[in-house]
Amino acid sequence: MDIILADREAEIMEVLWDAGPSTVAEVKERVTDDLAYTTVLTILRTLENKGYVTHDPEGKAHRYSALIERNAAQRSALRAMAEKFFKGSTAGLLTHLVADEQLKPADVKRLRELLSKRGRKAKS
Amino acid sequence: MDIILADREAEIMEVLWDAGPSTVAEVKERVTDDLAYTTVLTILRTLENKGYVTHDPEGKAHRYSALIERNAAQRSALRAMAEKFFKGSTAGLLTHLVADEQLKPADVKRLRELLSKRGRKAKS
DNA sequence: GCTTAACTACTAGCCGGCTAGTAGGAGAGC
DNA sequence: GCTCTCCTACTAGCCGGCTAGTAGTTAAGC
Repeated sequence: MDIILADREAEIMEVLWDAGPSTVAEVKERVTDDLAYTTVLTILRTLENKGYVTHDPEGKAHRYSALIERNAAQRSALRAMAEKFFKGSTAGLLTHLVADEQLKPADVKRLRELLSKRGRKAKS
Repeated sequence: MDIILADREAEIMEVLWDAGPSTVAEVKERVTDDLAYTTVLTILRTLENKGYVTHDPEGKAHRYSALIERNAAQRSALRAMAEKFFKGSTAGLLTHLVADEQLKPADVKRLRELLSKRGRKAKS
């Protein structure tokens, strides 16, 4: 599945992932910028049209829940970015990250551990 | 500097980075989709307005050159993506990549080497 | 049952990305 | 010098993201 999220859409998905199923008012509450109630509603409906979100009636309101997982969205986004800037190579993206970005020693350590697991898995 | 490139814009920057300074016709030639000449021109002018590209006259045509480096664009894009999907943490992004993506053993090897260099640099 | 407050539905405007057409200018060949 | 071709400049339409207003509905409280 190819998941494409605009900035605001991603921000609101983030809320649903973090806080779980929420009403419009609850989402509006948690979004950093002070958006109009109707703006939040519109974005949720857009997300629903795209199939990323669904809602169940709750009293007179709707409670919206994520239908896609955060992991899937991250994966899609990274794939798109690799396509756009790294000629489709996820590995190239990784290399850039490790070579060019500032990483804390702790991050380096964690990565090395992850890579060890990887190596073992690859062998088996 | 904050570099934001739409899909087509990125594709055309890619051409300039790969092929060096080019005329509209040359760019059009290298773009995969068969875009109208004027479409390519329009995008180049947009890029110029954004300050990512400049041009020098050459005969009756213009030769466009990139003003920003590929590395810088990649860095900006990754930063934006980390912001959008990983709560601003580049390290989180990296972790996701190493944990979730399919990497060839060769990639794992290369990363481990890069990390070694990193470790040494961090110590010094 | 009537009012009130919260909520949804519908509509709309703005902006930027994408595409491309038309008009006009300038060099090249005869 | 005239024509042809290539090039740029200007303009424009469509679409989707973002924002929000207005109108209408519904549950809740008295």
